[in-house]
Amino acid sequence: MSSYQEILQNNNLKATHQRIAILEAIDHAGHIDVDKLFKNLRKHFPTLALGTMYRNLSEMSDKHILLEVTLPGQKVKYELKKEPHIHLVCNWCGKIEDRILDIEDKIKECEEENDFTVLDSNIVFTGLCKKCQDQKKV
Amino acid sequence: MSSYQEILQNNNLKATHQRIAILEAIDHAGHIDVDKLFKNLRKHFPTLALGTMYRNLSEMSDKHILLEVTLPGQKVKYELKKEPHIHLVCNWCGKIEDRILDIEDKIKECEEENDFTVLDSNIVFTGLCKKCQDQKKV
DNA sequence: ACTTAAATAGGAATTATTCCTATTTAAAAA
DNA sequence: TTTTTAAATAGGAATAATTCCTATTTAAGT
Repeated sequence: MSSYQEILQNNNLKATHQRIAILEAIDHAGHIDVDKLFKNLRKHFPTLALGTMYRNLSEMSDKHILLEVTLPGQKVKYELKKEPHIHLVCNWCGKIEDRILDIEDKIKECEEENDFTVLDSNIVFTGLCKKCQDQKKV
Repeated sequence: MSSYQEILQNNNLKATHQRIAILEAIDHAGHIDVDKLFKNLRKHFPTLALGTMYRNLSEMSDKHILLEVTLPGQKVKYELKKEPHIHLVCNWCGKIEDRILDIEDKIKECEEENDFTVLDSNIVFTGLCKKCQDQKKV
């Protein structure tokens, strides 16, 4: 369990207030896009520059501290990189949930059949979450 | 096997030269982003407007004629919607390949464990294609 | 051919992202 | 603790991406 400060320093990045605030805000939100993030941070950090946001989101993604979550027709969202997981996205309420799903067998299958070395995977299932299933029944 | 004209008309879209050219170009390229598509089409279609491109890519995606392929750190790419498939993306040469992979069991598993109704899936494996594996050995 | 609703071209307006540089700051050294 | 310095930031300009507007054109039904 390492602090944001440690995470940054382990990646040769100075632990600036701005970076720590960005990581805190992303961790708190779960998945968040540039605009929402910027508006949230500005409240407590009025001088934060948009360029600083873009630069840091990009740097921290390059260093695998953050992960970009891309969904068709939506702005890129950022999340803290933790254990590998898939995303469940509700078409109705838009909520994004993280779930663990073991897909080692599928990766093996894919590698053997295609002469392809899989290094990473990105899986999104879209559909209806519990709450929205229930509401649509009513 | 239906023509572009039929596909468009079945979706209540007029079969304009522009739309047919866009579909042809995407089909030919496999996966292509707005800029490359526009530059290609302009060669044979000098009056094509960028707004027309954006409008049509968006409309045809809404109608599920096209599919947006989103990969972190890259521009959105478009492909013709055909049978469901996953994407293999080579980290080294960037090539995107389509592959069939049966994941019904994983979807079932995910639905049962999470009270989530899966309607669609989007799977990307990134790694090294055959050609690039070989080249890195040398 | 005629009609008409839909689509386009072209460009303006808006939004998103990157770039530039003087100033500030984190953190290592003294 | 102060000093030093390379790295990072703020602020704004520049560029790129996308959407919007409207007069004109066109697909396709009559």
